[in-house]
Amino acid sequence: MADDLDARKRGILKIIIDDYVLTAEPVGSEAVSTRHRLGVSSATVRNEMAALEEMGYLQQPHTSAGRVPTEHAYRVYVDSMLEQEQVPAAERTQIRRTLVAAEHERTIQQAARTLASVTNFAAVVAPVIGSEQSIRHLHLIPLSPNRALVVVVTDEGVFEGKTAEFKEPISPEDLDRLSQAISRRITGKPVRDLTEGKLDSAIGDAALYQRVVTEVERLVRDHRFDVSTRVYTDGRANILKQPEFQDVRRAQPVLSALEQEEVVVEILRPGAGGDRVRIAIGRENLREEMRECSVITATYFQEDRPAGVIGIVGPTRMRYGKIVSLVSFLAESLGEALGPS
Amino acid sequence: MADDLDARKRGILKIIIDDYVLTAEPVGSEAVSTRHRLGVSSATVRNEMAALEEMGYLQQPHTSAGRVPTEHAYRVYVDSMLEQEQVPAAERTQIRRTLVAAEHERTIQQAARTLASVTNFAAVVAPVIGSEQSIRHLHLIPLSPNRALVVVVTDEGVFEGKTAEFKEPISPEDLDRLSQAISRRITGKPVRDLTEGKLDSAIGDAALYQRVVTEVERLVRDHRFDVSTRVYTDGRANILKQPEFQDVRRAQPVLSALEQEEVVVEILRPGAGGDRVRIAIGRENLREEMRECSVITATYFQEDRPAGVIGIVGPTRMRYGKIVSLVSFLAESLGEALGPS
DNA sequence: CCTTAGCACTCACAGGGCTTGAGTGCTAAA
DNA sequence: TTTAGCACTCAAGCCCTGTGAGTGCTAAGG
Repeated sequence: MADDLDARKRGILKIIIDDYVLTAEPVGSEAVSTRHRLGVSSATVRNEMAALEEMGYLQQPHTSAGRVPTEHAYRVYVDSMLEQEQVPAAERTQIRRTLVAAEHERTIQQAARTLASVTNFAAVVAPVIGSEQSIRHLHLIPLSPNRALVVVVTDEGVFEGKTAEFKEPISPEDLDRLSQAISRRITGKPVRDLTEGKLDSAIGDAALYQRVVTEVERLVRDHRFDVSTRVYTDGRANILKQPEFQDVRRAQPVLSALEQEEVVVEILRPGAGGDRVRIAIGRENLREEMRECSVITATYFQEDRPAGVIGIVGPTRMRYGKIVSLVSFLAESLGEALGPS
Repeated sequence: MADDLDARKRGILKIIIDDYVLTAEPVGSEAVSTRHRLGVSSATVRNEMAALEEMGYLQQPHTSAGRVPTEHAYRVYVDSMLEQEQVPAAERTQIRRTLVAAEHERTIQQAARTLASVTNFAAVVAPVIGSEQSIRHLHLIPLSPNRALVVVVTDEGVFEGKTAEFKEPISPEDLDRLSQAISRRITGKPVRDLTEGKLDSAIGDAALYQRVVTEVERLVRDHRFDVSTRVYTDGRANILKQPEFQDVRRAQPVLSALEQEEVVVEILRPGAGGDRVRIAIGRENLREEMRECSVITATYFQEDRPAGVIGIVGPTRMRYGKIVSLVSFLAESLGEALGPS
């Protein structure tokens, strides 16, 4: 398994992957040697392929079939053979056109839709990775004597409405004053800082309304949670177009998994390590159901701050070069479309 | 096609449907006559079945196979042979347990999840059918000098946040005053009444802010639209478990359709006629993609007012009796779980 | 020592022919 | 009107075979 791939082996491996990714058919030595001017005969290729199999880069579905890349092969491919493709200008403008200025949420959804349609995979967008954002306003809007709607506005324009129930009725006027008191104190604080204690002291002099502190804190905490898990998906049904998922029993678990928000979040969050574009191949995705899928995600930015992650889920057999560039481009475009918050 | 079904034909048709629904296999005359004490021989049944086919209630996948009910047969079955099943007590309590008091949206989602899991079909919930609700508050929350968040609270507790962009900056104070002015005027009005004209006069004396009227009106209109289209879905992948959708090419269009909110809304809205439970079989669903599906929905109530629709989408071949009772029960439970608004 | 031609071998897959069996339609008798 | 009987149909399963892509190995050639 050591990565002692000489140039020729690498070349052959790349050819096999490129071919397989296009055709979804096992590729044989003959095809490699003739269809690509390699200067060596199929017999030689055969030997090399046997070696590559030995090393864990290829596998045979059955004797007398061609060979198919392993996850390991895709990993190497992605790490060291990826040639960044450019998204053609025509496609670029077309994509941008779908992301015309609209309301925040709609724009995000549209980005998912577009990404799904250009890649023919399932697309996913998860706004806001962490809870770095800071609070701008907090409003309490009276619903009924003892219920209020909590609206939190953060500097990334993301907000959440929650219903708060109070044990005792509060008059709209009191609520309004409370609302302003809290708002004044917490404005500018990062969401993550808002523990109950902080909140307590934030509205210390509004002790009159002490009884709602806990409620509000709980809501803000829930909000924080919400923010990090709300995801938008589109084109899940696309995976049924992929040859590897023609068998319903193979597709069903994947589709089920993609329907659960928790799962999607888990898939999108791996590492969260610095890279702008991340690629998780097959079993690298911790979720068992995703073992036959690859996930490619890119972080998108709003005013130079990471504002979320956009990506796709498809079969491990995919045109990594092209897809990476598309996902990248969509992250970029989405960031632009969202504009300053 | 006239509904001149004598008792025996009805009996036979019912047996066939019940059988087919369970096995998903065409049912033959022999099976009908023996497995159910009918007192007539298979030959007689055969004649009747031929007649039923003639009348459009049955069809043969091919000669020498049993027969399969047509949509028309299901319609008759549902209209006049449905025996209301009771959801067993054990299941009832189990279902109720999943709907413990939680935040509004979460409860709805949970209801969809539960319904999907008990029926093994795709479940759908669409809060609020019409736009009967009236407005309680409208708030404009400043985001930046020329952007504001519009929050509308209706008497059903449903609200929507939208970002409004203004051509010229407005100070937070002005916005606040505008907000209150508008709010005062439109409170109590039904959402549907809020045309631009009405809004115009509503803030007539706030002509100073005339320039935002159009914006706000657009937003309220959008809001109205939004309210009627936000839907929650779960268990879409379940349809892949159904034998009729083992062929991916059959399943793909359905799953794609269910992924588009507009389509789901369209499917849920047929008639909207008085019935609490509605059943749309096959082509009765206007959407071409749904021609092989049935949709069963029930209205759920909050404080005696219709608060939304919950239902399932499955193959036309389904245990209507059981499913109807489950959907019904979930509508009921959801109403209870949501409690007074 | 690497490369390559040659060759025997393997095995999925497609097609043809056969059998099986469930189910039908028709007819003639009860 | 019902029913037994019978010939007929046709999908589905099975076995067989041929085909062809692809392999591994060996031995000769650079």
